[in-house]
Amino acid sequence: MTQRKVRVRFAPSPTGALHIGGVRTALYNYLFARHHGGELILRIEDTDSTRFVPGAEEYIAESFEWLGIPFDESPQKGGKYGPYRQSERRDIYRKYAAQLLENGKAYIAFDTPEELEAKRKEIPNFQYDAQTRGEMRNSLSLGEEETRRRIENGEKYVVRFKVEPGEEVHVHDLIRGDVVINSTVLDDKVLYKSADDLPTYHLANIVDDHLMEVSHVIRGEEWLPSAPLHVLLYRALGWEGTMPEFAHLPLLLKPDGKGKLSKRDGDRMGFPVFPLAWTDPKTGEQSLGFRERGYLPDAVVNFLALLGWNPGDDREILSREELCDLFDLGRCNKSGAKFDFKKCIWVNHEYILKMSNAEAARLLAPELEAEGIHEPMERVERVAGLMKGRVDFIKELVPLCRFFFVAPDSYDEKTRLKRWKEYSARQMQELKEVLAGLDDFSMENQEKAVMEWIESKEYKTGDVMNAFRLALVGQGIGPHMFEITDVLGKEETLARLQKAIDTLG
RNA sequence: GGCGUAUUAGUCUAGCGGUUAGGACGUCGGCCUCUCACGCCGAAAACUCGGGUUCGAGUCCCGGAUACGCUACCA
Repeated sequence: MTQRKVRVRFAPSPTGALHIGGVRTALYNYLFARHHGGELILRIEDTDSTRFVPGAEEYIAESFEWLGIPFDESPQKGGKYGPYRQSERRDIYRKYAAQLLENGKAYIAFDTPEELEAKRKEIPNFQYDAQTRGEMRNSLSLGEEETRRRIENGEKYVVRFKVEPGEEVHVHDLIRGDVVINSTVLDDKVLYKSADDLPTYHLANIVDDHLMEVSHVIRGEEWLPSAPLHVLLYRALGWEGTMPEFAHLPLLLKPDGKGKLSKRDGDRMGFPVFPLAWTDPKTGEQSLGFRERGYLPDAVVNFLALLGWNPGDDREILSREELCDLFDLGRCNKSGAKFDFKKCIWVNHEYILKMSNAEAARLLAPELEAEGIHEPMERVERVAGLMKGRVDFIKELVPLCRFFFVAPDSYDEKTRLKRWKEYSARQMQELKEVLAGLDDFSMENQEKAVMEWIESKEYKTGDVMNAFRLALVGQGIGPHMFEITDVLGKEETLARLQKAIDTLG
């Protein structure tokens, strides 16, 4: 589509934890960049000094590190288009605000926030625009002389964009097609704030995207209404020729009810909405994260990629490479998607299923350690291989696998009632003798000997195995019995059998 | 209120004028089996409503409804 080098950016505000919707926006930028062999930039949009939250930028960086989404340029990494924090680019914005003022594309306004608020209260649909700016206190209504006098007196002012009314402004959106808005409904947006001597999003965004040679702006749908303003700004600055292409992504909605997905929904329904756990430095409020909950980063990425995009066929489990290869903005949905966390859990399950035993063991080992279970890696790997398919999260494996490492100290009552018959102790005694007599304790050999014994005595396999299971596991769960004995070894198997005979009688 | 965007099962979605409207999650049922899972098989379940255009509309056009977003010296 463009001959220009693909350069995209994710531009969050450091106002708290990174919302999962923001993660998805970043992911789409990443996939788009990778698909086109382009570059991905992280830019911190900290132009609202009042909402700045310490630690938020670090949180964002750590989140993407965990997710495996690397940036080619960022505040941490640097790059030749820096600085990548807008608060460090004041002089740049000031220069362009001045240029706009000079060209008559913008003007100075002295109205205070309080005055504006009063005005809005007084007039229901008040908008600062071509129709009303004549009655307001600005350089257009006051004249050059008076404006200069006020500035010299130290009066605070903002710079407003002068929107010319009556024009159809077209925004070509890669996802939505042609979006048209009449400039009359646009207001004279503040471009440069007096409060903290910083530009607003609109100015900073356009200036940075231009200077950083951004080729495609891929962002949330909440920006669609101001996209025409941005087009006008590119024009006013004389940059229309290299204006980036736009793509506005649909929003992520709450799983039930209506509206944007919020942290509250996560808390209420027990799923995370942030990649990492986060504690608000002001309120001390804690939120859980996908990472801490036990989600695998690749699973989260896979799930998020499919929330608003699909490869065009029925595939749902896609590797990072496939995602990058297949991703296409043209296949993005136009409407918002409710966050289906049950499906996200399923994706995680699929990733665990797909994962190698060694990888599962690597993740399981620390969880076991935390429970005081220290085992050699090969044993953990063996157990992980046997058990991993049964869970949605690796940490759920700990209680399920415990019996492999620690002999049961009690027997599940319900299982005992159902599986331990009056003759079970006698059968287990015989079984113990059969197993004790084996020199070769391999799975195959055990199974052969035990099945022969069962047949010769005309016992019921289910009876024997279920009692055997209760003796070794303590409950009616787990893999095939000889898988279990193979892991436990002869000595431990016999000891557990004896203990069950003694205690269950 | 104004402006914008959207609308296929409970949810995520395929569909781009002619299909028994496909897949997945979840739900329910079955199979497998020494248990519990996993897995496999199957079932129920959808085109927001009106008007057009057309031989024919989920698909194109217009209108309504609903939802969401924006409407700050926030991003």
